[in-house]
This record gives sequence, C-alpha cells and structure tokens, in this order.
Amino acid sequence: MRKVMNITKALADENRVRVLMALRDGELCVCQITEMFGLAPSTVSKHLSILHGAGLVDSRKNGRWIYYRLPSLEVPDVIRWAIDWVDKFTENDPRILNDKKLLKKILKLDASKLCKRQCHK
Amino acid sequence: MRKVMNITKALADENRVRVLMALRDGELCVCQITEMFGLAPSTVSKHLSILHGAGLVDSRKNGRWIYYRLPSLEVPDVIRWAIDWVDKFTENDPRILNDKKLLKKILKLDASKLCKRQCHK
DNA sequence: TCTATATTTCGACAAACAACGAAATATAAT
DNA sequence: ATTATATTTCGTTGTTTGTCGAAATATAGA
Repeated sequence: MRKVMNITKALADENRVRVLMALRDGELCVCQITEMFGLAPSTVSKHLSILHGAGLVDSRKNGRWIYYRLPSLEVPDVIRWAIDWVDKFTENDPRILNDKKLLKKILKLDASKLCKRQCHK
Repeated sequence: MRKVMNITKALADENRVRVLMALRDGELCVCQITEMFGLAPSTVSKHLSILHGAGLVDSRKNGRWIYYRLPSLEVPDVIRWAIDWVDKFTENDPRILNDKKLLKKILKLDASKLCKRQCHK
C-alpha cells in the first residue's frame, strides 16, 4: 500500500509526469531537466527525489553530474505497469509532444555550457 | 493529459483508493461507505465526486440513496488500466483486506438503520 | 589549496487539499 | 403539508505540497 501510494502521489503532479516522460529516450542530468522546465534547480531536485522515492527513476553519478533515468526492465511490476500506463496515455498529448521537441534542442547544446547558464541566471 | 492527471490526483489519496477497492464487490450507497470509513458524510461525498470526476466510479440514484460502483467494462482503457493496476497491487494489502472484512459486516446491517445511525451521531 | 560548478538540503511562503459542521437540496414517509 | 432522511454544497480550518532562494555538500579544474 505504501508503495502504491508513493507512486500515485509521485504521479499526481503534472511536472513530475512530464519529467518522467522526458526520460523515455534516455538519461538526463538535472541541469538539462532544469533548462527544459524553467524551474529552479532545487525544485527539479525535489521532484526527482520524489520520483526516486517512488522507484520511478534511477540515478547515476558521474563527476559533478547526476543523471536520472527510467528504471531497468527488472523493476517490480507495480512500477513497470505504472510507467507503461503513463507512457501509453500521455504519448500523444500536445504538452508531452512539445516537451519532446524542446528536449531535442536541449540535447544539442553542450551540457556544461547549459549548466553554467543556469547558475548565472 | 487532463484525464491522466485527474486519475492520478484521484488516486493520490489513500481513502479514495480504499473506497475504490471497497467497490470491487459491488455498488455501495454513501452511508455505507461513510459507516465503513468513519468520516463525515460530506467528506465521503467529496471523495466520491473526485473519483467520479476522474471517471473511476459511476453512480445511480434510487430514491434517497445514491449508489456508487466501478464503471462498466466498456470504460476507456486509461481508466480500466488504472483500476486494474490499483486492484492488482493493493489486493493483498492488510488495510484493504481489513476493509473487506469490515464491509461484510456492514452489508449485513439494514441499510436504512445504518443511515439513521449516521445522522443522529 | 582555492575557485568554479552541479546538486541537494533547509527554511519560508503561498496555493492546494482533506476534513469538518452547517445549510441547502431532494426524495420518501406520515 | 409536514417531517424525516440521504446526499451535496458551502465556508472554515489545519495540513500538505510546490516553489523559491540561500546555504550546504561534493566534485572538478586551475
């Protein structure tokens, strides 16, 4: 029950659903997500920690960067089903499609430059 | 997206998930649910309206009573999947199992007596 | 070591939300 | 018609939550 509620609460915020879907095509570092959503880094960090707490994302540290990604396929069913559900029923949403476009642009930028921009805002 | 968010928000409250699961074995009127959860009738009504707004329950009026039930099988996939997900991953939860027991006792009581009890509290 | 950078934690604030009781609405029974 | 009952709506209150900025932590590079 706790696990189920952690998942539903994590998915009950639109920004977190968008983050989750942004990770469908591969891992992203916090500053990339921050750039994408125009939120404060601390806010994005909080969202990621909630998603992580629910088991909906994994993370990997590489130097100063922390990359977040969807969990591996061996994840418990309750999580896999939830992600598949969100995926299936948001993939044609205009907002999510637009996020995908935005993401492509961001992925073309140099990650380190991106982060500098963030911090000097 | 709105539909998806309506569902996740509706499922982000533990009492609402419990209500939903209590309806697995058939329809219930508001006063039965109220008795079961020990909440104020107005609170239960609000929860039901949120579940209804998300499409997770249907309702039927019979005289003074309003019965709520899970939606029919022809409901959109996004809703069916969500209900099946909650069902599958909460069915063995102690809380939900206890609710089931409680529900059996309540179903043995006369519904009209039950509602009187509520209102004279 | 010292500085720059990437992320998280903390504290504050406003918006959203769950809960209640009282009042309103609707239906049934007398 | 009047009363009783079942539910909803409304207004209020306390709690949770999303957001931010500042400070703290951690790592890389000079």
